[in-house]
Amino acid sequence: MSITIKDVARESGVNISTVSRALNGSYGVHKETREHVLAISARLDYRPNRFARSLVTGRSHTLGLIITDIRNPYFADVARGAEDTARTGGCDLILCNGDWDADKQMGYVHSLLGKRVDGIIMTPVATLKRDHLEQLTRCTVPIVLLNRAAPDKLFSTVTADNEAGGVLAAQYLLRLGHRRIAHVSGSRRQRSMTDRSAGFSRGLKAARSAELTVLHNENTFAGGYAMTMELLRRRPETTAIFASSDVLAFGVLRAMIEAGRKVPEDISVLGFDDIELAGVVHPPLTTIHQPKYELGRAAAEILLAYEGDKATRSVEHRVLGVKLVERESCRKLG
Amino acid sequence: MSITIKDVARESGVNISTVSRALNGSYGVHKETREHVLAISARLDYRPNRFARSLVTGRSHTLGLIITDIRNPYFADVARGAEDTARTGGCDLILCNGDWDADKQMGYVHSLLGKRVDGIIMTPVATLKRDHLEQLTRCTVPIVLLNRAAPDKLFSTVTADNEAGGVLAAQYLLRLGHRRIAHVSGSRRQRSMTDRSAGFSRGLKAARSAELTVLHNENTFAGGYAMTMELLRRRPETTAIFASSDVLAFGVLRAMIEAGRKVPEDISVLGFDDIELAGVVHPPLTTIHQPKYELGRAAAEILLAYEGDKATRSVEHRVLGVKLVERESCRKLG
DNA sequence: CTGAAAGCGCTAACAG
DNA sequence: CTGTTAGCGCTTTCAG
Repeated sequence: MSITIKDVARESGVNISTVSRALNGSYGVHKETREHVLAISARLDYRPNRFARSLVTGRSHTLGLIITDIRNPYFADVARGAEDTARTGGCDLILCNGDWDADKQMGYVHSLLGKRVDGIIMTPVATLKRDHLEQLTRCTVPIVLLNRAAPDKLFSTVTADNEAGGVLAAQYLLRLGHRRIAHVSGSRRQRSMTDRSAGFSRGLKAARSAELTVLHNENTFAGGYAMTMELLRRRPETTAIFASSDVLAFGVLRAMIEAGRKVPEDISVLGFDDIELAGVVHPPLTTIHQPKYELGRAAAEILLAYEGDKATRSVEHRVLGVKLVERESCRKLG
Repeated sequence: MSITIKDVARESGVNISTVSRALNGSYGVHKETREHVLAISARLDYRPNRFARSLVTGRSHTLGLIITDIRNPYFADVARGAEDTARTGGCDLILCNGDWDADKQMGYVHSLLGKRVDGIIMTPVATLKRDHLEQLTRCTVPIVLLNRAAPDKLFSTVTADNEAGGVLAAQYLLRLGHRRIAHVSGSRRQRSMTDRSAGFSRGLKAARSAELTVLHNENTFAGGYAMTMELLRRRPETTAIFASSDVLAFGVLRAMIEAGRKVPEDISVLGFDDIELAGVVHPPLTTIHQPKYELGRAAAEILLAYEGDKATRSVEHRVLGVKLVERESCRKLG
C-alpha cells in the first residue's frame, strides 16, 4: 500500500486535516507548520490519492475526448490542442476512438460518465440518432460538440467556419480566372462537408459564367482518386478542382499524375484543412486552412470555464475562422 | 448529485451490499433478486461511482500513455493500438504529450501516479537522466518503455527490431545493384535511430565495394531536405539513399524534385516506418515497415497482464519484426 | 442467500 | 491556527 495522508500527519506530528490544508494551500496554517508538513511529505514522496479527493469534491479533473480515429491527422491536431489546454487547467484527457460507430461513441460516453469526468468533447457521428442525443441531453456533465454547426440549445459547439471556407475557395478560383470548375466532396450526410459545398456553390454564383460539376464519394484518398478519374472522363475541359478535404485532394493529385495531367499547369487543385502534409506533397497544396489545434483548445476552454462556476452553465457556440493558404497547386488562367 | 447505490438499494428493497454483489456478478445472489436489482438500476440509469470503487479496490482501470507528440503519425498509430487494447481490457487511456522534454515527461509520470493509474506506457526521451530513471524505478506502478532497446532489468520494454530493419535496407539496396550509397539519419542520441544506422552499416559490409556516406540532422522533413541538399553537393555520384524515417525520406524526395533529380530514375530512396502517407507521396515510397499499432498493443497487453496477477510482475521484453514494403521509389541499377 | 458494519483516503464544516 | 468528526459511494468481511 502506498503512503497516505495519515503517514504524513503522524510523521510531522500534526493532524491529517492540517496536512490537507497545508497541501491544498488554504489559508489558516502557520507558515512554519506548513513548511514542515511540506518537507515531510516531500521526503516521504507522498502523493495524495486523487480518488479519495474526487470522492469528496465530486470533481475528477479529467476530461474525455471522443473522436473517430486519432490516426486521422486532423484529430491528432485537435487532440493536441485539447490536451494542452486541459493540462493547463489541471485536467487529464482520456482518449476515445469512436470510429464512426454511434453505439461505440455512446459506450464511451457512458464509460466516461462512470468515471465522473468533468466534461466531454465529442465529434458526434452523423448516424447518432435522436434517441442517442436525448441520452446526451440527460447527462449531468457538460458536453461540447465539435464540428456540428447546428447551434443546439442543449450543447455547446465548436466548429470551423466551413461555409465561409467554401466561399473563400470559390472567390479564389474565380479570381484566378477559372470558370469550368469541379467540386469533389465527401459524404452528403456530414455537416462539415455539406457546409463547405454550400459555401462554394454560393461563392460561385457571383460569376454567372461559371460552370460547376459536383461529385460525392467517401472522404478518403481513394475517394478523391475515383472521383477525379470519373471527372476526367466526363468533364475533361475542367480547369480547377476544389476538394472538400486535403485527403481528397491528395487522391486528386495522384489521379492527375496517372492521367498525365500536370498540376497546376493543366489543372488547378484546391484543398481544405491544411493538414501538415499539404505542404509536403508535390506540388505543395494550396488549401483552406482550418484551425484544428485551436478547435480542440476552444472546446477544452469551454469545459474548463464550466468548472469555475457550475451554476452559470450557459451554452456557448464558437465558430473559428478559416483562411486561404497559397502554395503551388493553383495557377492563374490564361 | 447523481444517483448512488443507496438509491438503488432503497428502490429495490434490499441492502446496498446485495446491490453491489448483484452488479458485480459475484456469486451468492438469488437469481430473482439479481434480476430485480438489475432492472431497477437500469431504470434509474444508475452509474456506479468509479472513484468510490477504486478507493477500496485500489485499481483505477486506467492506463497512462506518455509520448512526445500525438501529431506525429507514428505515435498516433501507437496510441490507437494502445487505446484499443486498453479498452478491450476494460481500461481507459490518458494521453500525455511529453514533447521531448524530460521534465515534462516526469511531471506526467507524477500526475499519473497521483491518479493511481494501473500502468504507464512511455517513450522515454534520451535526455532522461539517471536521476529520472531512478525515480521511475521507485514507482509502484508498472511501466513499459517504448522504443528503448536496452533490455533493462527494471522495466519491460517493447520495440521494433530497428537493427534488423537497417540490415534489411542494406541488403535490398545491394540486391538492386547500388554501391554508392548514402544514409541520412536523425539524432545520434536516439536509440531507435542509431540502431537502424548500425544495422545498415553492418548490412553493407557484406559488399566490399560499397561506399557509404552518413549524415545526421534532426529527424524532420526539413532535416531530410537539408541533408539531401548537402549530399548532392558533396556526393553527386550517389545512386541510393536510405533515410532513417519516412519523414526524413519526404524531405529527401522534396529536395530531389527541386534539384531536378528524378526518383527512382536518377536516384533511389528508401524510408523507414511506413507511415500512411508513404504510399501517397510521389513516387510512392519504398520503406521498411514498422508495426506501430502492434507496438502500442503489445505495451498495453503487458500492462493488462500485470493486472491479472500483481504478484508475478516479471519484466518482459518484446521485439517486434519489421519488413520491407516495396513501392516505387527504388529501382534496379544498370 | 442477505444484512450490518467497517473502512478505503481525503475534504470540509465545526469546535476549540 | 489546529484538532475532531462526519461523511463521499463503494466493496468486503463477518454474522445471521
